[in-house]
Amino acid sequence: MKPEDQKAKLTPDQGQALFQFFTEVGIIHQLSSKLLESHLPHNLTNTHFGILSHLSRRPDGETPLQLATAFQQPKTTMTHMLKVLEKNGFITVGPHPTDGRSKNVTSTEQAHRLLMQTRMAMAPDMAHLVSQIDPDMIAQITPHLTQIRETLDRARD
Amino acid sequence: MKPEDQKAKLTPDQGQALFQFFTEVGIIHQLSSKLLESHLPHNLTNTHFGILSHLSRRPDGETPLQLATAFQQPKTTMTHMLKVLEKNGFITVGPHPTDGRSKNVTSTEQAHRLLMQTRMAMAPDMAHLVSQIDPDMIAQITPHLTQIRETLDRARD
DNA sequence: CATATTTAATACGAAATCGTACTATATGGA
DNA sequence: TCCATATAGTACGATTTCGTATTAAATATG
Repeated sequence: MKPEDQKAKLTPDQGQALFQFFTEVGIIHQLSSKLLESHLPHNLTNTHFGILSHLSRRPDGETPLQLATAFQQPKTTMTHMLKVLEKNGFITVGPHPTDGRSKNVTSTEQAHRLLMQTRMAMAPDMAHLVSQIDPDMIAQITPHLTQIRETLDRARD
Repeated sequence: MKPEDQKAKLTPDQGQALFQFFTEVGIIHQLSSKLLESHLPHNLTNTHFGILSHLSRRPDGETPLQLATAFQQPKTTMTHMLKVLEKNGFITVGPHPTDGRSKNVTSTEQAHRLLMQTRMAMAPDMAHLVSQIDPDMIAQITPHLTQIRETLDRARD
C-alpha cells in the first residue's frame, strides 16, 4: 500500500467503535424517553413534548412541514401527531398567513402549563442523575455530540 | 439555607444542559438508525438488526423475554418482531430445552450473511463519518455514555 | 395570461406498537 | 402431593406509523 492511497480507510476497530457508540446512544435515547414519558399524560410521547417545547420558542408558529423536518418525521406522521395535540388542546391549527396550501401551528397556554409542570415533575429525577453523573462531563460531551449530529445530518445526502 | 441541607439541588443551567444532551442523543439516534436502515431490506429496522447481531454472538440462542428486556421492548412487540424475522428466514424459534413455557430463538446462516453484507455496505458511510469526526474523540466519549446509560438504567427503579 | 410543474397537506390502507386479558407451565409453600 | 402464586408467551384490539395516491394552492414557463 502506497502512502498516496486516497480512499478513506476504515479499520475494523473503528467500525466496531462507531457501532458501540451508536448502540449506547440508542439505549440512552430509549431510557431517557421513557423517563420523560413517565411524567407526561399517557398518550403523549417524547416527540409530542418536543413539538410543544419547540413551538413555545416560536410564538409566530410553524407549519406542519417545518415540524416534520425538524423532528425527522414523515409528513403523514406529523399530521396525525398534530391531530392528537389539537384534540387535547395543546395547539391551535390555523390558516397560514401567506400560503394557502399550508397551515400555521401555535401552542396554547395549556401547553405552556404542561411544559412547566413536566419540568417541575422531572426535577428530582434530573437532580438524581446530576448527583450520579457529573454535569461538567455532560457539558464537555455535548458539543461533540452536536458536531456528530451535524455531520450525520449533512451526510444524509 | 443551612449547609446541612441534604436534598440534591438542580440549577436551571444543569437542567438545561441535561435536556440539551438528551436532545442531541435523540437526534443522533434517529439519524444513525435511518442510515443503517437505508442498507437493510425495507421491512427490517434498526432493532431487527440489533436482535440478529445479538443472537449471532449467542449460538445457544435466547428466549423472547430476554430479547425483549435487552432491547427495551414490550413482550408483545417482541413477539411480533420475531414473527417477522422468522417469516423472512433470519431466525428459527424452537422449544426451550428446560422450560416448557418458553421458546429458544437462534439466528440462521442467512442472518449471518445479512449481517456481513450490511456491514460491508455500510463501510463507506462509516469511513466517511470517521473522516469527519475523529475516531479518538468517539473512543473517548463512549465510556462516558456507557456510564450514563448504566445510571439511567439503575434509575428506572 | 394560460398551463405545466412543484409543493403542502390529507385520505386511505397496510403494517407495527403495545396494553389488557388469557393460557400454559413452573415453582414454592402447606 | 396439592394448590396458590408467579412467569413465558400469545390473542386481540385500539392506536400509531408511514408509504402511496389525491387535492388544492403556489410558482414557473412559455
